[in-house]
Amino acid sequence: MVKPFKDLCFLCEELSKLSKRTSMANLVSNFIKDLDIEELEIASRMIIGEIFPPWSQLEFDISGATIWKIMKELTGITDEEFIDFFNETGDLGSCVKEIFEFKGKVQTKLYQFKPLSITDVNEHLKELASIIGEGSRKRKEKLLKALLERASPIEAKYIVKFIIGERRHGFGEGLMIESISKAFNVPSEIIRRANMFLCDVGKLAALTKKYGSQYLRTINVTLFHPVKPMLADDAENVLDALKTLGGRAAFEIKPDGARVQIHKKGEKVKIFSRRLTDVTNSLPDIVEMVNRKVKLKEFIIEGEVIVIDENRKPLPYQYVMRRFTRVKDTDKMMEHYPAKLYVFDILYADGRSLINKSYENRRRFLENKIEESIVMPRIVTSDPNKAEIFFKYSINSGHEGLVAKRLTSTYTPGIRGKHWLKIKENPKTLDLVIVAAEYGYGYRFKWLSDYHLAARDEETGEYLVVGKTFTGLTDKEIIDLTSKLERLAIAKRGRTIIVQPKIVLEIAFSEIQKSPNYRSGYALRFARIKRIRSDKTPEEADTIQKIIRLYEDQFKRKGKIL
DNA sequence: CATAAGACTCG
DNA sequence: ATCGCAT
DNA sequence: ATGCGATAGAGTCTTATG
Repeated sequence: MVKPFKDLCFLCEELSKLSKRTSMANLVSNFIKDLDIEELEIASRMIIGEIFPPWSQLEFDISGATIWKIMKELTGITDEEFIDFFNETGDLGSCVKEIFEFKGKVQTKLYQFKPLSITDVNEHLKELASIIGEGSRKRKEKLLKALLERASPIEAKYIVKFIIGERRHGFGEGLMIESISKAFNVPSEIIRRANMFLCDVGKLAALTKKYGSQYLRTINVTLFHPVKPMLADDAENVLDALKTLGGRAAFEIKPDGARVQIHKKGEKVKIFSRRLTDVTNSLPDIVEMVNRKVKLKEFIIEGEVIVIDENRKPLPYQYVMRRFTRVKDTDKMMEHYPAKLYVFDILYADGRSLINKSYENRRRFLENKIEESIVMPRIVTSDPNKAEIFFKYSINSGHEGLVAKRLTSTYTPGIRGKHWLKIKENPKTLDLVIVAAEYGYGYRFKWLSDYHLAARDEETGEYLVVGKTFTGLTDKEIIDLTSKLERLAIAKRGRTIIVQPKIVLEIAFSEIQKSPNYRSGYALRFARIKRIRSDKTPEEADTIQKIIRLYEDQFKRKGKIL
């Protein structure tokens, strides 16, 4: 039976009203129970807002601004009206719905009455995402306009939400697994396990309904089908990590680079990023390296890629990103920013899955088959002092810290368990001044939840922005700060207000970067709020001169390119 | 042809 | 990535 | 204590626009 798309929209509406996880899972479980296989696959993806699996290479490439433009053409709404609608609703999807409802009264022939089915919408979205090449922007807009013209207000709301990736109904992958479990009476642990290899909730639901738990158990790693990477939890220090891991553990270097999963069979090599996108084309030197240094015909290995200078010192993370995002002229990039690979795990070798082997087993296998120069350095110890010395060594070599690993642990894809533990230095902090604030999105749209942080210039007395942050405060603190900031407002620009520089925050960060975007020339990476410094005046805040000093200090450990 | 805006990557 | 909140 | 979803940054490349 063909299910109307409208029903799925109503389901999402219900979900956003609920807060109890179990009742949300029950609702979805009932909805998906009697869908046919094809619709089940599509609907499961839609409900959690992941329309395409991560490696499918299908992308919408459409932003909120484009939606705005299309809405103007479709309804004749003015910019001022649009902003009013947006400010009232707080999210673009609801805003589109309201506009359609309002304008629908004026222009009744705005949408046709042949109802959209779930499959219809999916076909349209797929087509939309596959448009590439010259003039693609125009063709995409035309197609989307046609689709929205057919949609009722509530349908338009969710089409827009899917396209711009705005979910915010509190129902994600984890709850979908619970729902599939309930709907088809299969233990959630089995579904969870299968999901690690499939990385696609749609396929997961379809296979569960079609074949049941016996089949799900047989799913395993497959070449050229990326697996969700196993994740590490945080540990305070090496002692803490040793305690959690049972007194003895492996400690590997943690470089400040990007994670890769490399698959090879015959001549074919593919490199996947942590989010499972195919980055092979950007990293030809890594492809060449594995061809030379891995002595296996078929394999899946995992490692970290960094970029080094002529002294083989790690360059700042910015350069790693340059390599990852570049697809043209990769030859020149290879010369200027040579990449280095550190392999730390092996999941598959010559026809055999290794993920159920222990860490020590996998590591020994890896050391036998891979040239030492690209193997991640590590030690195994039960002595906290030795671990601490290795940690210091890692930091002083320009790396981020260590990852401690339980020797007996198997590879658990997609899970952030207590088997791998990240150990980093305590973050540095700065006291910075709020000079502007933005109203947030979703449930924070009435609160000033994003703060522009500035350092004082000793020479001019001016406050220079060095970053923004939105995280670290509780909801209550955000509400309090909102009213304080509103009283300090000087000017308003859209959803941003400029405020008098009065409030000082203690900000933790991971690194200082050279910024092309800020007038100050510097930006903080991963800025987050530690606490509100009500005891400090803006004059006592840290200065841009101090930030420049800290920036230069970073090169005592890291490599630098002139 | 230069600049600006948009999209997409990552940790 | 980091965080707070729910459980 | 743990899992989950929400929040959204900075940098860089690509496309659109005047």
